[in-house]
Amino acid sequence: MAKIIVQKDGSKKEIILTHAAELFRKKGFAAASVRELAESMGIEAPSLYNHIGSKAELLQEICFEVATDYTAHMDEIVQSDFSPIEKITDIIRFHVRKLSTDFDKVFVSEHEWKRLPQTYLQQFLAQRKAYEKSMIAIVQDGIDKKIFSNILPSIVVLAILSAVRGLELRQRHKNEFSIEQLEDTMIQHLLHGIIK
Amino acid sequence: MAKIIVQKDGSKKEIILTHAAELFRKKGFAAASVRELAESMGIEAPSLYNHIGSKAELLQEICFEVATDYTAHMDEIVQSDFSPIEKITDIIRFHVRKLSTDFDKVFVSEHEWKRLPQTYLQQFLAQRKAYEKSMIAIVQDGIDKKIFSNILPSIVVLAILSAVRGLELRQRHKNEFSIEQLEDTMIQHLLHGIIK
DNA sequence: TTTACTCACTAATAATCATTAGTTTTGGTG
DNA sequence: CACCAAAACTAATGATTATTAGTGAGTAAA
Repeated sequence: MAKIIVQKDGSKKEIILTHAAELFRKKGFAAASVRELAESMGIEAPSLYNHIGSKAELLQEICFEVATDYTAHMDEIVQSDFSPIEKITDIIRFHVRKLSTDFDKVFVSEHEWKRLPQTYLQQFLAQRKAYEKSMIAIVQDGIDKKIFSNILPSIVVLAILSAVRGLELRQRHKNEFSIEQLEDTMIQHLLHGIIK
Repeated sequence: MAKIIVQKDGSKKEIILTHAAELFRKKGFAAASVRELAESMGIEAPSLYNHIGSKAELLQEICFEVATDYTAHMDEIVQSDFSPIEKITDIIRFHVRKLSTDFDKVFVSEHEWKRLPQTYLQQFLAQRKAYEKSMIAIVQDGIDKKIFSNILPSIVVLAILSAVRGLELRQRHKNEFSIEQLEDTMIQHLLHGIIK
């Protein structure tokens, strides 16, 4: 009943979240057990409840930490006076870099958000939808300014976001290409296409 | 006593697979229970075992049915005398259409293959890798023939496949755009980019 | 030393899981 | 109608799950 509140420092919680993200990525949220998570940190499962409220809470914190990062970046971009091309370029670079630095958490946020409890799920989806909406507005602006071709903005945004997220598969061959190579190739492709 | 309803064109196993695909998509393989699957067909859980070997077997059959379809199509493309542009175009169209017609199965194959038992997992990954390899060869051919820009083929293939797969998210607004619109927009974008 | 607090432990609970065994019902065919 | 196989049922098993309760070891300040 009485749950121990984590101190303001939060470093211990952060360690748990890191371990949780890795486990959830490998096994999936549903198949990952609290016992296994505890074991990965050298303690027993019930001991973990001195630091966390529930298993679901961990997922929620991972998903919203990632979502908040993306949203914050998008806010910056929207308020900037970059051109549509620069804005899209910046978004792509941010995604590639974020995926490289916070791989487990981004992966979990991307794959397991469906398992969020009802109330948080709605909030998550709202945040996500707002993000896409902002990006669609950027593409539409580019079309209006005759910079971009006149194609369906919502589909274009979906394609760009999906393409960038797909890089997570490339994690396997992490050292094959540098982050800069990944960024540049994605930008080249998604902005200019592949036909000469 | 409830019974599984069999329609003319589909066998009993096929009906089970259809229901399983939908359930696995909605809840994820690990979180989906056999009881729930049985219930969706109006029977008790143990009764299902008159028709299936195990829960894992269902996942395996879904994943390999999809993988085999994609592989078969790739074989056709490779043996054709289409140009690289035509080949890539055809592949994109096939993906979009396959996703539209077999949404649940494609989704499950894409998201839950990690939960396949060891031996099948290796086979699945091998098939997938071979598919990507064929597609990379097509892009490389286009580069060699000076049709495509000189960019990293493996990243391009990853981007295209990810972008196309990402359309599954669009399922929500199924009726917003026609399949043709989806195909054409994706092809336009992924081949020619978005910059005028 | 006393006090208070953190955090680990063991033990237990109640639920749910996939699956097996054994039995009964059903629908079709002779 | 009688028979048989397909396919449904109930009941049970054993494993695993997240989580709670209650306890004690360690630590730091008073």
